[in-house]
Amino acid sequence: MSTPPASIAAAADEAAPRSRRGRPGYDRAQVLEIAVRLFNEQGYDATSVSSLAAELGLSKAALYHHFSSKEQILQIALDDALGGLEAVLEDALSGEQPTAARLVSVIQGAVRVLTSRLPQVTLLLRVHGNSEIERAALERRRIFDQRVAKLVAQAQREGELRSDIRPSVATRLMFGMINSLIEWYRPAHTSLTPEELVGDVTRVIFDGLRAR
Amino acid sequence: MSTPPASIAAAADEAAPRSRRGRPGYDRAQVLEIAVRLFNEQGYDATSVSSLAAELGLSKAALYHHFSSKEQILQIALDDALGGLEAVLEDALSGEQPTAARLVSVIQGAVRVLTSRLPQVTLLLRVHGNSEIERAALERRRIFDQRVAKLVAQAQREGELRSDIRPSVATRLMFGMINSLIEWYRPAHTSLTPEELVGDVTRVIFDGLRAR
DNA sequence: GTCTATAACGCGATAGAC
DNA sequence: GTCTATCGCGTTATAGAC
Repeated sequence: MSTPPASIAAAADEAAPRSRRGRPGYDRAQVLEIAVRLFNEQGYDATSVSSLAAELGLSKAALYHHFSSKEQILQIALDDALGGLEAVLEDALSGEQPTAARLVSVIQGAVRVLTSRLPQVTLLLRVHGNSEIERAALERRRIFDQRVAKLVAQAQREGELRSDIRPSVATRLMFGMINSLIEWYRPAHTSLTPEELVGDVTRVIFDGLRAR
Repeated sequence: MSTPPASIAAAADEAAPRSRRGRPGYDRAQVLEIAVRLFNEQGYDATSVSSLAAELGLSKAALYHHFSSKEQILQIALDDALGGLEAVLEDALSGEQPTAARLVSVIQGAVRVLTSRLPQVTLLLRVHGNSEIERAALERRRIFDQRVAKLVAQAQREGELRSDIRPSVATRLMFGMINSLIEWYRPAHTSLTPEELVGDVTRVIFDGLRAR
């Protein structure tokens, strides 16, 4: 966890304090936030630029001051989610560490990215390859999964993980559990903190639900 | 696992062998199968009755011979998925069994329902409450989850499951892993059989990935 | 320098008339 | 069944307000 990468939310948080110049209205980060929320609620395709403009109380044209296209909004949000996950992996793979520790870092980093960038990751996980941008995002996810699966395979060879489950299957089950957080985890509506969740997920993945 | 409940696919399999009478064409089960496939590929809302008719090579009017509405098709598919899951739970709760064994039955039964009715369950898990029917389905899912969570809580009290994780969280993580199967498990495209998967999932949920 | 509005374009899908 | 008018889509040009 060396360099927490920039996110949409972080950019908004940084920009908000310093007084803005020019005509008052939305800045890029604010528009992004609302757009991603709408994409998640209604689906990307089903969300028209008109409805986004209406939600913001803007004209359609005004949106094109902030973005060059509807797809660019999608692209930025997906980049944010994928970039966060990839940074977690890079971080875990760099430096001297036992394989098992690298895997712990990946799992915990992934949960932190999920919880801190819920809207962007939600969008990413719902993408189904309907356009070139979506297919590129799916491909990046595939590569990410493969790299984690390699880590799992190595941990199995080193005797750290059980070997009676294929690395690809173990990786998918693991991320199935992690990714499902987007379906129910709402930091605002629960007393479960992100760090408690990080601990719960790590324990269940490594040691399971059985009492010991 | 006493009475494997009827499913769309099962109905089709049974109907296929025995020679059909009357005018040749699609029967209800075949239409259902194609419709659910389209709903999953394009989304329910985005799939027009016209496009479904086109896919089948039928007129819209012919479709309404099989079904009274587009929503009815959705309803039947969701009922099929929910009915399967609920039957698994009823089965696990009936009879004399330790709580832990009940939980194993629920998990394994759920994986079997997922793998044997992938299209219907996929549809169920993608529903987002956009209509009365979808909201009713979500409510049935919620009740199912709650009943399983009660089972988890009881298993914790009996010392069978670890108690350092809330029952609701444990249940969600568990079903997060199970439900994620719809994202990648394709019986036709892999050498992993459903029963191997049942075993893998059960082991990971109870004992985790760590070597022992 | 930053944000927004009016007006209109080309295009594909869809619905209604025939 | 085919044709066509219409609509809504993402997008653009231009200009004005803070």
